[in-house]
Order: sequence, then structure tokens, then C-alpha cells
Amino acid sequence: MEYDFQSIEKKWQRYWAENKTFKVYNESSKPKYYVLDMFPYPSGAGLHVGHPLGYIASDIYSRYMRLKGYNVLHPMGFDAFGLPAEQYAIQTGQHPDKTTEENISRYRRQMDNIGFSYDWDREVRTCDPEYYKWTQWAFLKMFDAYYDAEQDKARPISELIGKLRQEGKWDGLSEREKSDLLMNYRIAYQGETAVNWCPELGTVLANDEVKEGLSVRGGFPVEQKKMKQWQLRVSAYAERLLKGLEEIQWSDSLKEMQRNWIGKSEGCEILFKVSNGTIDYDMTIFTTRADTLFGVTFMVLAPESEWVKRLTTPEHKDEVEKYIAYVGKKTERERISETHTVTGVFSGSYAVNPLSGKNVPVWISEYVLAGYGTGAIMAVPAHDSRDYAFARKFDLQIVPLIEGCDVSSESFDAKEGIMCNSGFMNGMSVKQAIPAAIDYVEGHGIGHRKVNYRLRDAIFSRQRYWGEPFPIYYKDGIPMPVDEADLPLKLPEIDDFKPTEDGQPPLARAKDWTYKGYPLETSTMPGFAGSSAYYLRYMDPHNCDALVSKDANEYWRNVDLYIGGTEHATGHLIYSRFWDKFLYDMGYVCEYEPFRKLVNQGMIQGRSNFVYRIVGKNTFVSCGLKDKYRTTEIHVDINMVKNDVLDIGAFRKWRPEYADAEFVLEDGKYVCGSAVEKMSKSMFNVVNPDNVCRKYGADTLRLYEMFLGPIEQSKPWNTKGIDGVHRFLRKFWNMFFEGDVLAVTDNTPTSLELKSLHKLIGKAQSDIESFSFNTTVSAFMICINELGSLNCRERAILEPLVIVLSPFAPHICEELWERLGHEESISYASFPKYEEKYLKEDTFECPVSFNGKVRFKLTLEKGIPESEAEDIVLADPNTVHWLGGKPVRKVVFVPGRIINIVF
RNA sequence: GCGGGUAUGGCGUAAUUGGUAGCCGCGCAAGACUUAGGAUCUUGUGACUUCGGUCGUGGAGGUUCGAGUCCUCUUACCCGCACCA
Repeated sequence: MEYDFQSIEKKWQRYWAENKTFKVYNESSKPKYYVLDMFPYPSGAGLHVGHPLGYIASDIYSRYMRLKGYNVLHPMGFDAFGLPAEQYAIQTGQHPDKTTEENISRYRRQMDNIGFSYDWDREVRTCDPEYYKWTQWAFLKMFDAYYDAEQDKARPISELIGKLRQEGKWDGLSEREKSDLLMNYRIAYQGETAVNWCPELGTVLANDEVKEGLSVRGGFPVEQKKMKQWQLRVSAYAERLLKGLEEIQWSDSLKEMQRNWIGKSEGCEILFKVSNGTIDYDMTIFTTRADTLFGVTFMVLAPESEWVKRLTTPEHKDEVEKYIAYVGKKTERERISETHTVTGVFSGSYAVNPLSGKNVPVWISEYVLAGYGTGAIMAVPAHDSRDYAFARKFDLQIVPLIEGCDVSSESFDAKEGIMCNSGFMNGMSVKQAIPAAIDYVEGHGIGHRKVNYRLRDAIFSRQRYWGEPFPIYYKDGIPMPVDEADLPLKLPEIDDFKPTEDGQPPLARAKDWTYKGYPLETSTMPGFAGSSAYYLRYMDPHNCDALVSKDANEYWRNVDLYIGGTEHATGHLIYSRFWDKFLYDMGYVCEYEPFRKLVNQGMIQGRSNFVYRIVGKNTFVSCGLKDKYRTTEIHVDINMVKNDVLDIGAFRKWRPEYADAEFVLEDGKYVCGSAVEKMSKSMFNVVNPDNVCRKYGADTLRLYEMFLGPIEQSKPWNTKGIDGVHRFLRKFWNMFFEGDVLAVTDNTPTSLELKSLHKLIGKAQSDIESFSFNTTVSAFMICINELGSLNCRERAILEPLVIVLSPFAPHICEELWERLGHEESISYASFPKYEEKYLKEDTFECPVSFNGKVRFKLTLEKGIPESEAEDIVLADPNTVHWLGGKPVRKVVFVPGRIINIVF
């Protein structure tokens, strides 16, 4: 009987939708399991074969856990606010709402084609007012909270006001003073800092939205600018975000990425007396190398540091101002690319080294960052390469502090060796000197221990339209929260999505954008706002009274398995953990880590094809001959290329300018060049899963994507092996039929058949649980080959087989399940029990090798029970009694293993 | 520069976690059935070989009776961070 995957898949996709097979309830006697995918941003390009990789894996796991008897929450939604839809709106005037809606339905259609087992009744969309009501709600809660350092958690701001009142710092303040004071404490606060300003996008960006000085979305230059922005006090959670990593099952690399991003460094703050000749100040710097204090030969301030003004002496004023202006003009990108050019200027002031008492000059240089530490450093050129480069350029003194180190051509940065030139530290090793120096500094009142984090507060406002409006209005310029009862504060309609002529965000165009007669905030929230707590909303998506009810939250708790890409390592995955911890502090949720286990699926790269056009001509040269000409490489649509051979007819039709193109062929063919690149529309290398489904079916696509290799590995898409997987499914299908009739018997299976089945069950179980889906697929193929050659037709074998395969290839399995006479969906079946006893053989040979030379075989007699196998002594004492000079006592037979020799 | 990872046939990969290296699939070769094959089935397929064997998991050492797996050094590639004091 023919395996008609198209009608089978259509039939079951409809059946699942109509019967709500995968609807999941919050009440169940079963244990819960929560499997989550990172929800997609619905872009205009649609899904390509890379997207479903993680979705297929999570779907397999969900289906598997259902069969294992769990109540599985497996939802899907859309991260629908964001820049691309808005950029598109600006260009076309089309409302982002409309394009977003269209994109979502395309995504939905594509996902349905693959047969995912989502409970679509729980779908969330971040741009839906009923959803973003809770994003705004969380913001209000953060606005109304502060971080209590003593309890080490967030508390309502009313508690802080109580404390301030007791300390006499509250009563008598004006409204504005009160507001300004509280802004220094609120978790969500408005503050003026240097931000990443992207003029092209007309908005500020968070640190994780900027890479190499360019915006991640769009790749436009970004500059540093001081602006007043809404921010989230993520930095208050730095230590807890770091500690929490220890108890979650994420990959080491991902945890490491978060650790780096949080960037904890332990050191101390040290007070330096500085003087500009007329006034003396105390200036604080941060260092992790207090042991090098005796080698400090100059100080450096960041150009943006507030100390610059105070310490610039009149005779250096011109020069310093010129330098500051020069630095200020540079874009972030220029600053990064010119990292190795040393620039700086002398302020005219001097500082006193608190240990040696020597006067050292204070310089200003862009290599010191305003945002880290105190924006000022002590420079130890002998032991820091950056200070070294600076000292060499401006001819400053270099004092080595480690015996025998050579600083004639580079600094000695390693933390090893014996100290010298260092007063009381002389003779100590560096490892001893570091704590000794800190103790000394603390003991003499010139500084104190300090832990610094690289993690900054998250800039939370965007000067854009397509995002959540802030529930904030301004009463006489003082920011006030919108009443909770008035949420959601809906995004107003506007007719033009560009910023206003005077640089106001687009919301300033909205008519009547006011609340209680006062103007509302015109910025909107960033992309990560809506994605920070979406996993909580899935637990209770239709609740109008709470983000998630207490019952629902206590049942589902947190995500057991989260699958998604690494690209969110320092964005979403930090913010989401922060957001969750805040809600935990305030008692709204019961778990302080949102994602227990996280698996990163690798990227599926595209394989691009190129043609080579001779410069200035409309002639194209085949790849092997291209070196004989001056050519330019042009991406061609991979749909016009088969096995790297170009379909010339299709190419001529592709673009009008190629209609009369000419070709220089090799062996009568035009051979294209190829490369592995990111799958993207602009490189014409996108493989659409719809096409694969049409040609081979969703089950083949699912199996094939898993078969491609380990889930965490990145790999290029190639369709070469897909026929093999498809063939396997056809073979599987044919096992059930003789001609056009079902040929399944109720005979008792043979021991060989049972062995084959249980080998598969055992392997599938352990492999699925360790996410080795590629080896599971291999195991299926082996099993089907074995059973095929045994001409297996027994229901007792085939039925469990269908169940085991069903998480991977659900459509074909449902169809067979039904034909086997079952009325309920296979989702309600239970995973077959693995029975080791079927694997036992009557006789088996255990070859053992040692010394690389001698080999012998051990044969266990028929009928010897496993429990007695331990006591079997090797038959030939001359061969094995001595192994590497040690006597062999016994040989233990362990099922599934070859042999274990015990000495 | 710092951190993480990877390296196995022509290709994607596997190896019971220290125990017969190369499972499964692709590709390739031969054969069968065919008017035909980009269909299906069977068999073979790491290299060398004087057919006895020998060599073989990026490279060089080491531990071990035994190493793809553990340790040291080294090379190449991928990813992340990067004047973070």
C-alpha cells in the first residue's frame, strides 16, 4: 500500500485541531512538565528550515513526556512588537498591526504544516492589549519598588518612605524633591546616563542590542549620548543572577556567557588625594590589583568623568577641551576600531600615591571608561598592558614590582612572581600580596574592599511607536503612575510612524495622548519587555485579574525544559531571570529561576550558490574557469541550481537583465560556486519547510532535521540524506501491509523480534532523555531493518513500535494506530515498558583483548542465569590468570557490555 | 588578548563513557527486476597489503594490560566577550 503522506498528514492535522487533542488543563492528577520554545518574532520572510529545528526537538520531547504520563504544557505564541514591522510601516505607511497580523498567520500556517502539538488555546501575542496589560502592570510594580540591600530583595517603595521618614529625610520635601529622591531607588526609574543612541533608528538601544558599535537590528551606527531614560535596576540583581546559574541546567558555554556579561570582579576602592594646585580633593578609584600600588606612576580619568572639570588647571584648559571635543565627535564604532591608537592629555593636576607618598600626574584618556568602576584609574604601566602603552606614548615612568621581570618591551601582566620595590610587600608572592595590600589599605583607612559588576542597568525606553506604552503620565513634569485599574493603556492610533519634526517620539503625534488631563509618556518599551514574563502568562493566559493565578503558578511553577538559540544569552535570558526574581521578591511567583533546563539548538546554515559575471559584460563563467577572467561573484537563488549545476533557462527568466546573458560552460554545464552562510533572504539560500513538507511530508522533515546531527550543533542544511529518511518511513509503512490490506497478525512474536523491539525501546528512552535525537533515529532504522528481514507482522511488536516512533513522526503513527483499530489518539497511549530480559541471549561470545596482541573468547554456557555470571572464572588459567602482572580473579558479565575484568 | 567549544572514512555522523573504532544514513561499486530509471531489492565499501597481516580517530608526548575517550604540550577551525583596571 502506498504511503500517501500528504493526505495522512492533512487528515491528522485537521483531527488534532478539531478535537483539541493537545489542549492541556491546569487541573490534573498527573505530574506536570513544562516544555517551552523561544517564541518567534514573526518577520516578513516566514519560517525557514532552521527555525523548526528547536521546535521539532521540543515537540518530540513533549510528545514523549505525554506518553510517559505527564501533564505537559507546551504552548506557543508570538513576540510581535518590534522594529522591523515599524520600519516597514514607515516605508509603506501600512499599520504595523496589519503586517504583524499577516506575518503571524503565515507563521501559524507553516507551523501547522509540521504537526506540532501546541495547545493553541494558550497562544499569547505581546502586542495584544490583554497581554501587554501585564507587561505594563509589571512595570508599575517595578516603579513602585526599591531594592533593599539589607534583605537583599525588592520591597515596596512605601517601606523605603517609612525608613526615610524615620530618618527625617522625607517630611518637608516638595513633591518634585520626593520624586527625584525616590528615582534613585526605584527598580524602574528614570535616570540620566550615557546611552546608546542610534540616529538612524531614532531611538536608544540596550547594550545587548548593540554589537561592534552597530545596531543589531539594521546595522546602523550607534553613538554614546547622555540622555534621560527609563531604566531597570538590573544591576541590583547582579549577584543573584550570578549565583542562580549554579543551580540551573544550562550549557557551560551559555552560563559562561552570562558570567562574562555580569562581569563580577573583586578588588578595592582606594582614595587618592588629588590637587589642582589650589583645591585638594579625595578621589576614589577601583582596582583589582592593590598589590601594585607602589608601581602607580600616573592616574587616568575617563573623558566623561566629572573629575575632569575639577582637575583641569587653567594652563591646560584649552588642550583638555580640545581633547574632550575630539573624543566626543567619535562614533562608538570609531572608538572601538581605534582601540589600539593611544590618545590622551595631561590635566595639570597631581595625585599623591597613598603608599609611597609620591606625586603622580593625572591624565585624561578615552581608554578609561566612564561607566565602569569610578571612571578613574590608577595606572601601573609595569603590570598592565594598556597603562604600559600609554606610558610609552607619553613617556611616563615605569616602575617594575616583580623580581626579575622584564618590562623593556612589554608589561608583565601575569599574577605571579616575587614582589620588589613595594615596601612592606617585598618578598611576598603576588598571590600573597593581593590580600595583604587590601588588608593594609583597609587598615589604614585609605580604601575598602569592593565588588564591581560589568552588568549595567537596562535602558528601558525606546523612541518608537510599535511597543508597549509606558503607564506613566507627567503631572507638572513629575512622572506619576497610571492607576492599575486603567490598564491596559492602549497604544493610540497615529497616521504617521516617523518621529515628529522636533525629534519627539511618534507617540507625540497621537491625538489626546493624555491621562487625567496630563500628558502621557511618549516613549514605548523595548522588545525584551514583552518576552520577559511570557512563560508565566502561558500558565494562565486568559486570566483578567492577574498575570498568573497563584494556583496556576504553583501547579506549573517554572519551565522544565526551554529550547532556543544562544543569541539571547545576554539579552532575553538575563532580563527574564531578572524579571522573574523581581516577581518572586514581591511574592507574585513561587520560583526564583524561570528556566530549569535549557538546550541551545544550533543554527542551520544555508548553502549559497554563486555565478561569476565577467566584469563589465553580461557573460557568466562556470566556477572551474573563473580564475581566467576578472569576475564578480553573484548570489543566485538555490532553487535554480541542482547539484551545483545552474538551470540556465530559469536563470534567464529570473531577472530581466539576465534574459540575454551568455555563458562560458565546462563539460557543457554551468557549475556554480558554493559557500556555507547564514540562511537569509538576501543570499537566496533559504530553504522553506513548506516545500520539504510538500515533497516528502512533515514526518520526513521532522525525522530528517533530527537525523542531521546533534541538536546543539550548527550545521549546513543539505538535502542529500533526506531520501534515506523518507525511504525508512516508507519501509515502516509497508511492514503493516500486504498489498492493500493490513497484514498484522496476533501471533506470538519470536525472541529475536522481542529483542529487536526492546533494544529500540531502551535506546529510544535513554537517547530522548539525553536529547540525542539523531541516534534515536538511527536506532529506529536499525530496528526496522532487523524486523523487516525477520518479516515481522506481529501486533505485539508493531503496536509498541508505533508508539515509540510517534513523537518523531506523529502523522504516520496516528494513521497506523487508527488502522490497528484504536479509537483514541495515540497521544493517550503510554510509552511501552522496556524489558531487559528480552535482550538476554542463550549463548554469547565475549571477546577480550589485551596487550594489543593476545585475544581469547569466553563462551557462557546456555542457560546460565545472569546472577550467576559473576562467579564464572575464565576457563583457561594459563591465558588469563595473569594480566599485566596482576591476577585475574573473575569475569563479570554485565548485560549490554562486553566484559568487565576485575583484578 | 580573555573565555567556551570542536577535530573520527569521500560526506553527515556513531561508539554501551577507559574495553573489538567507524553503528545508521548519504555517496560510490557490482548484481537482480525492468522498455526505461533520479523507482525498488540484494551484496560490498577506512587505508595499505606479498592476503600472513600492518597501519588508522588533526599533530607530538604521557598515564594504563588497554586511550577516539584521561593528562601535558601543540596546530587548525567555530562561537562569545573585549581598553571592564
